[in-house]
Amino acid sequence: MKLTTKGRYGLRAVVDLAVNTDDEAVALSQIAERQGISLNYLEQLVARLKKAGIVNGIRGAQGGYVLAMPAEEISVGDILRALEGDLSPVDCYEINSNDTPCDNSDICVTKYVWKRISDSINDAVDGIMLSDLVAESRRVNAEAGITQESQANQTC
Amino acid sequence: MKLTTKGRYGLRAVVDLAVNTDDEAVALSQIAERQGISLNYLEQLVARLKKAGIVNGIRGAQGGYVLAMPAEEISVGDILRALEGDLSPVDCYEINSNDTPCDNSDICVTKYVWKRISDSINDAVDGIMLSDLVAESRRVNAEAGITQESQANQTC
DNA sequence: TTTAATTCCTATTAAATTACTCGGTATTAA
DNA sequence: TTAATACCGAGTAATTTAATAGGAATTAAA
Repeated sequence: MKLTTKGRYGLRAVVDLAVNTDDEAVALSQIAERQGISLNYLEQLVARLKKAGIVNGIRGAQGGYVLAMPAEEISVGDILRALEGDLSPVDCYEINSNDTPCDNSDICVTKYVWKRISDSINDAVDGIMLSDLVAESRRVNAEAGITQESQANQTC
Repeated sequence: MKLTTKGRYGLRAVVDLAVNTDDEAVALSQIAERQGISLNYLEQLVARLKKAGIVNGIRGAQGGYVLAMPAEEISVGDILRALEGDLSPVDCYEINSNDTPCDNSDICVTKYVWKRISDSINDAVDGIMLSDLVAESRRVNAEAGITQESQANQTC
């Protein structure tokens, strides 16, 4: 029941991008350095975000990535689902229609549990917008003294 | 962000135990057969439930397991946490006090996200009691014709 | 008193997943 | 032309999961 590094690193990367954007594209190498994430691995994470329409890539020198939408319109749920796949606790047809149907659906009792968990997770993450995290980030950084430190080696 | 088979099989096993109990202890071999779970593996799952005080084991011939408390007093959260460990999406000291503290806690923004997810999951599962699932199980089995079929090979 | 049924315990292993690394190609501003 | 960047796919090491296996301890019943 844990998120993988895809979700953890990836959300941090998007917040970093949103915070450090200034009309120009942000190079992944900068995000990788600030966040202490390997560039090669970060590329793979950002590829998922791009595919989901959350960021746009700009190729060539001085290129980088930009948000595809205003931060107010991107939910944490959008970001985490792009990175992790569905946030349901089980692969169950009744919950995620992409899964294969289940023989025992009619007498399955636990599916009610999985549905409640799934809905509560999705409601929670869809209620937080990227802009909320950007605002919070600016606030805590101001308090901490504006030093743009590396966040390497953090556990979450 | 998926439960493991520990949580999935284990919850089914507890519901099976609660449904099929009749003053006498229920042998794991019966639960294993009805639920299509390997006996050896089920033993490991039930050991966790016993350690958490959810079931009691009765040794010897005609032995088996019984609920340690009335089903009304056992929440699905108790069961899943016993089987899976904490249900938080990250290993984070701010959320699970058993984890090691984090250097970047003061400037960490994503921890608010993880906390919201964690709380919503725990609220959801703590709001469902084992007795609710037992009642639901009796209802759907009655509708399906009271045939106590095996639930083997179900995906969740 | 023996036997069979059961919980209880620990070690080992196969499979799957995760978390990367590596090496390249394509594109574009300077 | 060069350097900086996104983009792409293959391979690999480490970790975790999902079991399997085998036996010891306990106890009701024959």
